[in-house]
Amino acid sequence: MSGLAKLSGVDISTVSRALNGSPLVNGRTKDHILKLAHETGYAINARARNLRKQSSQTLGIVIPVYPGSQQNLSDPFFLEMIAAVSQAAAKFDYDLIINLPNSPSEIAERRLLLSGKADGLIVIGQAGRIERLRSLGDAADRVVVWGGMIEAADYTLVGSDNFEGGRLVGEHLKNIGRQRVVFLGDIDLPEVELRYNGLMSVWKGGGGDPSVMHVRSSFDGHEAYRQTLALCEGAERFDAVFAASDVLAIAAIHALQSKGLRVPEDVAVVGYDNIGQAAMFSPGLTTIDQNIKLGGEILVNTLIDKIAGNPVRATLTPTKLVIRSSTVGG
Amino acid sequence: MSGLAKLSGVDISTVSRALNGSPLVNGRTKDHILKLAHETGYAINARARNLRKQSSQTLGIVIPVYPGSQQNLSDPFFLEMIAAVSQAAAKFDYDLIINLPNSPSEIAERRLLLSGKADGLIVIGQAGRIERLRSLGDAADRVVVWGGMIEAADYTLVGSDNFEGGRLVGEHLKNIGRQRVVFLGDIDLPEVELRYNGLMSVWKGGGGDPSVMHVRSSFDGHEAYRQTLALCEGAERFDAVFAASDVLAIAAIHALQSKGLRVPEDVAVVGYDNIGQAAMFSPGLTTIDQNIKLGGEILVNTLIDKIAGNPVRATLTPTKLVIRSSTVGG
DNA sequence: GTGACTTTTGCAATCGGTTGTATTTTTATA
DNA sequence: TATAAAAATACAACCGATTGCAAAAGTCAC
Repeated sequence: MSGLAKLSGVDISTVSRALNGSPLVNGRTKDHILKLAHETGYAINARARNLRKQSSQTLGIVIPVYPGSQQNLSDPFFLEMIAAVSQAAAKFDYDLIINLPNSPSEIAERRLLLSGKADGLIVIGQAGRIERLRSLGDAADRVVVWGGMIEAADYTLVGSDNFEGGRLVGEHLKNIGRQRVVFLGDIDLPEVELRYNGLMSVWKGGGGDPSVMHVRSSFDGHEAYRQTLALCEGAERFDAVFAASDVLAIAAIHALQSKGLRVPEDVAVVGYDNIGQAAMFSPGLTTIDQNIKLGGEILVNTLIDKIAGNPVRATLTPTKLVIRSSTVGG
Repeated sequence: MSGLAKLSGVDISTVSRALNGSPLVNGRTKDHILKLAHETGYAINARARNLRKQSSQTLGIVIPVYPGSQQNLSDPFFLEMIAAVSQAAAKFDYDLIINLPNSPSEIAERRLLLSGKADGLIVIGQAGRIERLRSLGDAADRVVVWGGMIEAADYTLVGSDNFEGGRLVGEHLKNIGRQRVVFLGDIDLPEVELRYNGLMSVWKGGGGDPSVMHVRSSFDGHEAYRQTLALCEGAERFDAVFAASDVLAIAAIHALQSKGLRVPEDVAVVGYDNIGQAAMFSPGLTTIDQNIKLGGEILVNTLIDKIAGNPVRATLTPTKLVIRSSTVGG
């Protein structure tokens, strides 16, 4: 910038104002400076600007991927969420720092926020983080969490209506005449519990008999595969599986088919997320669409509002059932 | 930091040295300052430090995902690469800014590097970027590209041995007695062309007859699906498909099955990448493993070497065939 | 041409650390 | 105890922008 000042023969304060479109600078002067900036390929030094302006024009996103556990490492849901958030942030000229913690105990949240590397933070999922979010103190005002709406949360939540998603699946399975549903997922996670409750809201009272069975699985496809195999080998019968994510649903289908069961004739399978490949499988996967793209936009809008000091409330994204051949037709 | 200085009764320069473990400060003084820093929850202001040190301890990663085209938006390969790079960078205390360009023409590379928001840049894939990378001038010294080894590149490349990958697939298909292979992918992309050439190195000369057929498809699963359907409806016969990515392979399998063809009995299918779900499909997917985790580490190590001013050369990651039931067994 | 007012530009402080050099304090040696 | 050497600390410049305020230049009416 001092180089530009020398070239154009004005003070660097004038250069700064010109580059930032201040009305305080004369039109001809501004044009001249802009031309020089373009010719010399000048780029404003973000480090200096960030220090002075006390902001970094950067958001952070924390995603729960623990390499030790292999968990989720390739769940496309996360990539779609990252893409949605990144593109929404770009509209506000924010960059995105991505943090995939190396262990559940790492506290990158704190570091990113308090050091000023990020102006605000988006956290995907609540599992195991509630306490930690509370420990942020004032900085918690610059955090938005993607997750199911739970009462206990005293932080800002954005998410799809997980209960409604579960309910929609329950209704669909009932409509196609299924009798006994396996719910595959870990209901200790708030989001998953809500999906389960939504399912139950339709199915219980159907005679009082235990027509829903919970089979616990993390979001790891391999675990879901093993659990489904074990289920097939057990004595319990069932004609539908509702998995807590598409990745789990795909693993379940694989396991069912390897046991000679047909999908959907013998067992209907429903997933959750509507990842890009859900339509590409055989059979195409019936699933719940959380509208991740819109979710990412709301996350960013909400966070930027919070950073600006505006009060914001929890927000739900639309939730919609997408029916494909894993439940009807072959 | 000035707060800590006041609390501990020393100059801020001493506080700075204490926090950075300089040997210039007395042991007791250092312990005292560290204790105070811990108690008050002090975090070094990254903005000030970055400005002074002329570095941001941040790397950038540019991924070719264009929302308009829907292309690749959910290819798990990218997420696995992001995870690998992020975790490798964390070992050096670098954060990672992720950039998913909104359009092919956007030049985030330039902005991130020249503004100093990132100390170095990792670019995934060469397609359409070669010219742009050249336009970076000096800053090109802080860029590493993931891609196939091509002669024309005058930037630092890291990647798997795409030719060898193609060759391994070719050999495997020959070993299991296949006669006529469809190559599904866009050979205008350097990486894909190398895979194709590897395949051809085994198959041509097999009597001189055209035993390999190229069917063009971008990395978008929907396009691969359509192309495979069209292929089935055409007159050409084939008994194997080698797809340029796992996502394409999955789409192809879907298309083949919807046409009543069995995999692998009627058509063997091979993918590329070995994404996490490749083992979870029915049938499990035979594929080439590029060792993405190691690739991410090499990318980061190489880039940090370059930033430090060390000369570095192109590097190959190990390339390995993973055989599953989409080519042998049912 | 002068005074009042508006527009444009320059000066200098500031953001919060890091680091070279000078200064003070401590330790060791004679 | 005096003196030299070593260790610890303080001082002050610096990184490169932004911005409040003062000063200069320009405009207008009389």
